[in-house]
Amino acid sequence: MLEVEVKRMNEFELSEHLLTCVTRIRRVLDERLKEHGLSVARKRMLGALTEGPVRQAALASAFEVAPRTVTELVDGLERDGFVERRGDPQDRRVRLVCITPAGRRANERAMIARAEVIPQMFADLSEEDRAALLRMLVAVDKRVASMSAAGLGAGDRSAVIPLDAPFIAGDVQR
Amino acid sequence: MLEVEVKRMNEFELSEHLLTCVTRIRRVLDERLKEHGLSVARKRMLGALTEGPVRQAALASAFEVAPRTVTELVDGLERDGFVERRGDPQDRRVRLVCITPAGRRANERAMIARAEVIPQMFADLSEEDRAALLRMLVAVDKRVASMSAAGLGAGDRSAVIPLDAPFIAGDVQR
DNA sequence: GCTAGTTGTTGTGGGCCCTCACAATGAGGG
DNA sequence: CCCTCATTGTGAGGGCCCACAACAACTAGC
Repeated sequence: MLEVEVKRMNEFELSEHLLTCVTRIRRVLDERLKEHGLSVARKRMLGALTEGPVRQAALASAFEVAPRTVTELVDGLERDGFVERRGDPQDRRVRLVCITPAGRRANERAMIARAEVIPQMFADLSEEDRAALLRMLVAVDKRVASMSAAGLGAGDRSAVIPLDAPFIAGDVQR
Repeated sequence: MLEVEVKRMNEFELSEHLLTCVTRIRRVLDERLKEHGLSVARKRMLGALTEGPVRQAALASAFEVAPRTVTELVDGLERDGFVERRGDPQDRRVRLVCITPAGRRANERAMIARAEVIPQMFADLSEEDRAALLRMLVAVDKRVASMSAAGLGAGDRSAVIPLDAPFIAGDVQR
């Protein structure tokens, strides 16, 4: 094991760890949210709707998923009574997605469940570690974003919201 | 923006960044591997087979996916001629998965493609950063692993290989 | 031998995500 | 007015992942 080999392998090991670690995080989160009829993706959608009706295209670009994926998620949320679709009188192509009271309650339960789980995950990291981790993620993300062909659905219809934007609060243009 | 609020939000922001960043990484990787008829999951399977036949249950526990997922992946790889299934004379329940010459070539092409992409992703991180990132991932992962109900398919029949194990080389028991 | 439990794999059904193709609507130029 | 062009959302089809249930084969105990 030469020094050079170790250095070369480091990035691969890192990426592999990143993938598996995040897979596990996602699993735990989904597991907890499942009790409230949600999932990571569904809760994200719901969170973005708490401040008012949103069009599906805005959800798609905000969360960087294909429009088709939003259709699917909203279908499920509508079926479970968490959201409603309403036509927009101004633009009849648009169907505005609105959260229902039941959806609002589910979202709050999900936020509580998440708050019980996420701090635990990072409990062994110091304040400096977390800051460093965030900084590194931003650096990596910047590189990765420049590498992708960035198709995502039916052409790049929408400006991609940068990762720095606060996804949590659901700061989505309507 | 009080100090307390910043601290509380930090973990949530961190987890959100982690998920989106890794999603993007996976997208770029899949995009590059697609040219060679592979994907992240398929390449992982193929990599584990380069040193000899493996049973599907071993693949499932090595990569922490459900046995059903392995069936699906192997189905696809077999359809594309990258692997073959052979019965095990010793244990006729078992179907050993073997890599074909075509599969070996695809795996090598995939490794080259990956080597062209992954170092670029971490190019802005110093050697110390990478070491710190790895350390943090292990710490987080330890916590996360202890939080999961750990179902994963048909009961916990198999010992889970720890994350420290070298997934890259495909160090799987046969 | 024969039954009971365990292990390995696959069928079914579902969730999340993608791309491609297309209908419907709205906006602008002839 | 009509005809193109862009935008919004969806249907079809595929990949990866899961849980649950069924089935085949091995193993242990009687």
